[in-house]
Amino acid sequence: MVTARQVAEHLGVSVSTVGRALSQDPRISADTRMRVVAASHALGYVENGPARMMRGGSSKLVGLILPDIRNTFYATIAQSMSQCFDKEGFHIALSITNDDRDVEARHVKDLVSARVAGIVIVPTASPRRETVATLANVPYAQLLRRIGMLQSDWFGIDDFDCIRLGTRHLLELGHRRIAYIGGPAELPTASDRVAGFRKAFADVGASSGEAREVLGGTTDEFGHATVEKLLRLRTRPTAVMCGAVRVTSGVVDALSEKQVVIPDELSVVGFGDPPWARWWGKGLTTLRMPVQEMATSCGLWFLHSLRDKRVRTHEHRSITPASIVVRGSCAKLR
Amino acid sequence: MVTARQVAEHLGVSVSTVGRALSQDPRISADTRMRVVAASHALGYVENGPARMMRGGSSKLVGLILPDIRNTFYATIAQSMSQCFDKEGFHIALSITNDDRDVEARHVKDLVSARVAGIVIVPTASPRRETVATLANVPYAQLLRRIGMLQSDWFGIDDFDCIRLGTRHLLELGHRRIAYIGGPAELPTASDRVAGFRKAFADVGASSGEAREVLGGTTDEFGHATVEKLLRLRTRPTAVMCGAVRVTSGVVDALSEKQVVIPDELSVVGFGDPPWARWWGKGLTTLRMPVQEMATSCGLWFLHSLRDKRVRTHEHRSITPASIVVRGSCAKLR
DNA sequence: CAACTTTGCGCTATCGTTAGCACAGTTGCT
DNA sequence: AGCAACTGTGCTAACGATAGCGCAAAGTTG
Repeated sequence: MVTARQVAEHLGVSVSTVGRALSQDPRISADTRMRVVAASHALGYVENGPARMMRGGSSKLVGLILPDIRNTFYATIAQSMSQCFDKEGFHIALSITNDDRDVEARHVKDLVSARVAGIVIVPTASPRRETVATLANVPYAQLLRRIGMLQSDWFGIDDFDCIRLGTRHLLELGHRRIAYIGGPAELPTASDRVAGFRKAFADVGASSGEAREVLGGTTDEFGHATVEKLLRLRTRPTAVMCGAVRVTSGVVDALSEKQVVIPDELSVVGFGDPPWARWWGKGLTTLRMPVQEMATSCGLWFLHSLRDKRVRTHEHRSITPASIVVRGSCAKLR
Repeated sequence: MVTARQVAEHLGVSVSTVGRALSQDPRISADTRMRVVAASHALGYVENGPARMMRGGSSKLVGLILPDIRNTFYATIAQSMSQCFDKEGFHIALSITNDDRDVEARHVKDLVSARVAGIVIVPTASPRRETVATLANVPYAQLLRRIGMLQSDWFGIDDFDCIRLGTRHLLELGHRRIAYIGGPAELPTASDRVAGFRKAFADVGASSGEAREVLGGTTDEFGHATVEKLLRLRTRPTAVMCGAVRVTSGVVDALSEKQVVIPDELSVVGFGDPPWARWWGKGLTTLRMPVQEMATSCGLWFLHSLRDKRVRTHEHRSITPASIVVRGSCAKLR
């Protein structure tokens, strides 16, 4: 790989001159600059980022830690972040944890060791102590999920209120035997959501005695398996409230497979608003979260806080509200 | 940020000793090693990757350049790559080009400047000269698409044969007035696919006079708009062959919106095999590509070629075949 | 014309880490 | 006992880029 020194020797000038010519230093003659630019282009010189960084410069790399990139939720986050960063010349170091805290710990360490400028993370349910300690070395922001009482910037959706909204919709249609299928209780977002589920019952003064909470996973498989179990019950629920993006896929998959007639036999509210929600049967009623807006505002804020390094006294918190998109998957009960 | 020097001073030893203790150098006493490890842990020391790299070490970062991470095709690639790399301690620097050659050029330059160990790229339709030149500085592999005659490792699907397969299916059902909706002709993959479309007609000795090729985009919007146009034709096609993943979404979206009865009014073959293909109407007949396998074999091969740096005399090429998944979206024409 | 400023460039130290060499102290062998 | 081999550690020189200082030449002012 060609170095600045080689360019300098080729031109018979000093390394400093080459460096200055390429870094828009004003105290260099236009002629010299042109010659240097031409030569470095001809020789295929590409600056050595790590070397510059060592000289006190800052990295243009931001770590982005996500549980799963195939989940459209997270893919959207990656896309939005990328767009934000692109304008400022920042790049993404992508880490996928699969919700494994050990993978998470390793990646956080490696990112800090790579001296990224900062980290944006959707944490696992219960990160290691070590992860939190390492994270403290760099500016970082949390997305969607939050690590316990950890103080940091945070951007998320209103987990509590969105499920409350969906559940209220079902309650207003007369449903009481509602099954909620959501993530494991250890996940802060998941526990907020189930709290919203309960609150919806309380709001209308209804008993949640017939309701059913099935917590445990955020995967398609979990949603699928849970629906199969629910369908085998002697007294089936009249409605299903999905509490996670991929759970929704699994639920729809199982219902399609078992050819359950929606909404006549069962009402469904999906979580997140995938494109196919419009096409599925008579349309899937869903909770829509403006993930893109959330991620973009996180990205912009993060970039801003990287540039403007003064110590802030309190963390930034941003809760994005969700809305319900009513389609054809919920029936009115008489 | 704590440096090895600070750890050394804290213990009253030399920097070398700290370095050796942490890098499993055998010629260091067990006692010293323990003290160093304890101290560096206590002080929160995290090694400086860039600095080590400067000393001749190699980066653990691999650039991954994709057109669009929200496309499940590419998301799957990212996921597979991540899994491959994770085992070997490599990480991903993700770049999203949105099929913009200028963005691509910038990102390639920045990745090389960050001294990534290598680059895996799904190139744009016609990358800049500059991009190709810069790319030559590092080991790299191309995925799915290929830059002109550029010599490099390449992993892709059989673009020609997959569309031929789907088209043959429609031809065998008696369709002749088939519309093919695919990417712009500049895209090598797109032109291969349209060639497969024509070949299918030739294979069965059918005239492609009634067929229609609409080339121009790989987005949902393009698929959507094209279907709307096709539906307005005086003599509608009897079948649509989708030539790109996101085109399929757009096509399905438009057909759902216009409430076209599938397959009675129109037959459809989708490209790629998204989860919702099973749920849409009576099921969407699709072309399935083992993207995960392709990406994994690319990832493994790439890691292998990074480790084993001997100059290879010829590039590695791998074509993954596609298969058709017949569901309920294609009718037999009498 | 002397003194001073400006312009354009070179030299050198430095960032954090590691490999190679040096060296003191210890052990083993004849 | 003398010498070699080994063990554990320190010192120093890089890696590539850049900021600060210095300095010569050219231009400017009184």
